[in-house]
Amino acid sequence: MRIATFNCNSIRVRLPAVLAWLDAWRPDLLALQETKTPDPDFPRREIEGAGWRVECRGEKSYNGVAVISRSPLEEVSFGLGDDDGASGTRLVRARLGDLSLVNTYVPQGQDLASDKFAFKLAWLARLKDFFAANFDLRRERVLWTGDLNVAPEPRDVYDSRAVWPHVCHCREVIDAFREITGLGFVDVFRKHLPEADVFTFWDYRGRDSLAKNRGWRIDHLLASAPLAEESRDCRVDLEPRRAPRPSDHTFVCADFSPA
DNA sequence: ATGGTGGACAATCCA
Repeated sequence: MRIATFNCNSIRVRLPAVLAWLDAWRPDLLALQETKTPDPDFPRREIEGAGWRVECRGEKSYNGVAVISRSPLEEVSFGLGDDDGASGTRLVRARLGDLSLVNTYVPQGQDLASDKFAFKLAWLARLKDFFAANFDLRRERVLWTGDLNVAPEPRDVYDSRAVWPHVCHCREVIDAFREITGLGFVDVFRKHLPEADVFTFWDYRGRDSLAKNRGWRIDHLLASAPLAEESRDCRVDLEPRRAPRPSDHTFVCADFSPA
């Protein structure tokens, strides 16, 4: 079972890269964030024409999540369920066999002093309630993935001291993140890649941030214990960095199989 | 160094 996540920063711009990657890696599930596309404009026909299933919910310009799969998904739903659908373009939940997937685009937060940062912390608290209410992480196979906009440890940022405190790397957001992982999530990436300086995002705005490896690890694959026991590998796929129109995020890929 | 670049969309918002 191959599962990956990718903040595509516009599915319409990144469609060629996504199609090429799907053809090369043949995942069972691909979680996308920041599709930035209303559903009628999502390039569904192109993806389905290549043999994949698409579940998506987007809006104009901002946000948007999708799941691409080889087999049909069951029990697909959008949003946290506590806000009349306003969070529907930031969270998609689905089931494939006995695996539950939760793909989130966590609010970035903009600035520590902004209302958006308070919204981010509240959103993470609501997400904790969502997991607590919907899953038994000790028993079920659950994967929480997506652009979580949290770099939880110093080794998850190119220079922790230089950026601290940042909306993605500060005490409040790390505590909110740990509240959720404390429910019973294992960091699949760190299980397989303990070394520092392996990142999933390099800010477009930094001068040569890619060349200087001034990166962040904010795209995650977090598995409940029963699922984490089945993880065999996790890797970052640098392909989007080399695409004709480079992305600032990478694919993050994991492989699961029962013992 | 409060910039820088990219995406969506048409003057700025967001990351």
